[in-house]
Amino acid sequence: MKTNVTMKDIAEKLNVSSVTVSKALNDKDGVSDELKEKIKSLAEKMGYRYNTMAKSMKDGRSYNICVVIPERFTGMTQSFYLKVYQNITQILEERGYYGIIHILPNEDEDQLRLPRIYHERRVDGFIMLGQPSRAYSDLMQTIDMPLVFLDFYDENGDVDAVITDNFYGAYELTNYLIQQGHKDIAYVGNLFSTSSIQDRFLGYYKSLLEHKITLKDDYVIKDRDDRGTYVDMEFPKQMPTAFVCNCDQVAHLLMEKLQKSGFKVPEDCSVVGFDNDIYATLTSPNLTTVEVDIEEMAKNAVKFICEKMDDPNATFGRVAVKGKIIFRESVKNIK
Amino acid sequence: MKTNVTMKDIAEKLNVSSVTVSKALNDKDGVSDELKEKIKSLAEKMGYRYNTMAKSMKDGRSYNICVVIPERFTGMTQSFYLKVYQNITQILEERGYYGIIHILPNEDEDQLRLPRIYHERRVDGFIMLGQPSRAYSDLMQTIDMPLVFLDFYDENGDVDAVITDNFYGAYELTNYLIQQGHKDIAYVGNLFSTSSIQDRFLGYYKSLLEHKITLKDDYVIKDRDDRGTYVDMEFPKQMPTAFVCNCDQVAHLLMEKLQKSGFKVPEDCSVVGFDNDIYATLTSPNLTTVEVDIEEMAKNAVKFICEKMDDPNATFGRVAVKGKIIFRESVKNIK
DNA sequence: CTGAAAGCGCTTACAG
DNA sequence: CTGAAAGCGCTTACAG
Repeated sequence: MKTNVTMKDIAEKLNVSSVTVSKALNDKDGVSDELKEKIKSLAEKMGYRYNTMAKSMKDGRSYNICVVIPERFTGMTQSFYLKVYQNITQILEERGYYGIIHILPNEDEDQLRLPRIYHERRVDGFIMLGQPSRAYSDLMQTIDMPLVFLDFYDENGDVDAVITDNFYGAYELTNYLIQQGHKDIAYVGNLFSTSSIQDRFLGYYKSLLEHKITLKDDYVIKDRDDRGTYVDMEFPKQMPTAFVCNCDQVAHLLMEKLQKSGFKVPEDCSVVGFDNDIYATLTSPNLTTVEVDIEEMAKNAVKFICEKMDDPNATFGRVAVKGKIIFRESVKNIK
Repeated sequence: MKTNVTMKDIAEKLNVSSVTVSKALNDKDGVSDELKEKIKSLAEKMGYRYNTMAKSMKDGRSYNICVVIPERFTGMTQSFYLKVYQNITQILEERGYYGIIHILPNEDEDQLRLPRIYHERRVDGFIMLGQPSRAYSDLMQTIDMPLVFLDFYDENGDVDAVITDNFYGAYELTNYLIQQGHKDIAYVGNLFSTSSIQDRFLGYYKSLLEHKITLKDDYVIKDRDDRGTYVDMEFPKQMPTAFVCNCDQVAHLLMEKLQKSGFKVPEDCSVVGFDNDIYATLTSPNLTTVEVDIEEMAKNAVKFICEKMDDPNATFGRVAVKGKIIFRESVKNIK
């Protein structure tokens, strides 16, 4: 099998022009069905493989979309982001695009270095998956390419973003806890770390407000510093009966700490998480949590980026995709 | 900022030819230093970005290496493989290449469908990360492209492979258990699932042989079916004092089962794992395990694939990279 | 229905 | 030190 079969090779064998071969292989008009079949089967026989690079050169597109994930998220919720990426590539594939993952090293983020892939024109657009530093997010916005934020949004910028409906997710979860008789409910998360954590907090807070429950100062428990590194959590003096955690991993950490301190879940304290990721079923009892609709999020992100490639002025704003509560065993009815 | 600045644009502004611009930007001989500097700074000012595709077309290389990971591994040890991928891209980058991850869907694996990326000539070589089905691995070998297996090898084929030294890792770990006074040591893993699991078993077995300890039939405990799906593990009638698990995740599952059945680790049973991945520190007590030298493995895989691109006949055979035992709290000295 | 010509942005080999 | 010519493999727009 020759390594480099081109359209021209096929054309010569059949005594036609390479234009005709191109048309046939791309199922375009202007070739008789008979000839088309002949060309296709010969291409197959000769082991012809389409050269995307040539097409790319022609129309100035790489047909690649870069999915950028800050390095520090790969340790944290790697299973989640990898799944998101998987969904993205699948959907991109339907549109003839390819998804390329780029793990953004902490150093590059600090130094404000854009991915080499950008400087080399290997991609047509960026999906930023997971919130980078403010400066880096600003930098991304100076790029003359379609950009979509996924799973976070930027407070000031007007970048199109697809996010989980963090606010309502946490709101509904907290409502559920209150229905189960809980009144002393703490929130676990650093409010200044990411927009998701902040919005989940606000949903929790809205639920408290609606039920006329006062938010106590020490009922917001810090789980990490502003860069995202976990810190030891401090229990409030008066223990709550339930904890709303900003994510499943933190719920997992919290449950470990509770159990080490002699508290039983859910007998003494109920715990809920967010994400329904690997940590949700790694804890025992398994976590009641919010399942993020990954497929829907990926679909939206891909749709936005593709439409922006065709029309650079297209904007979509902030789209929140609804999640769904998964009921498990980490909550006790204390009525 | 114009979106599409080419070498020609730069050349025209400076009244030179694009050949000169090309030479200058690539730091080649044949341009005066003065002109070179002028060109470089103008390129910077005009926001010039190199068009890799054009170069690719010229010399028939995409400068992409595809890292293929079977889908079922992404759930299992995702953290590990993502780290490996990260290392690979970093090292590839030093050589001017880019690493593209491709998660191989189960369906494509069954249907023996090669990645689209291959048919579209978007890559110059493949690193297969994680063992696919036998048929798929055979299929990969029919491809006219450099191929390196990473973290597994094929029994029959003669594909170059970089693996952890599973055999000696498990051997040394088992020796350690025996030094701590253990004699009733079970192995946890399906011997027919992957070559790693098999080799780790053999290392364990060698240690038993050397210490004249008989291998009992029911001391090999099945953890998954042949496709890799976990099954409920069955304890042997007479409980061992120690378990050698084929990986940390399985050690984690085992410890959960032990603790549910009322056994304490390490008081009643010692447990060791392999990989030193996220699960090693997710268990309590933390696992004594073998840390895989990811960087060294990635380095080798990249070196092999690059040299094979330059010389398709280059072969390297099977290279086993030594790991290192990490001592934690899951083993008790029972002497 | 079929094909000759031109071009995408770069590089190589050669001439001056 | 500098550049004109040709070519990588395809597609588009046009002519027949």
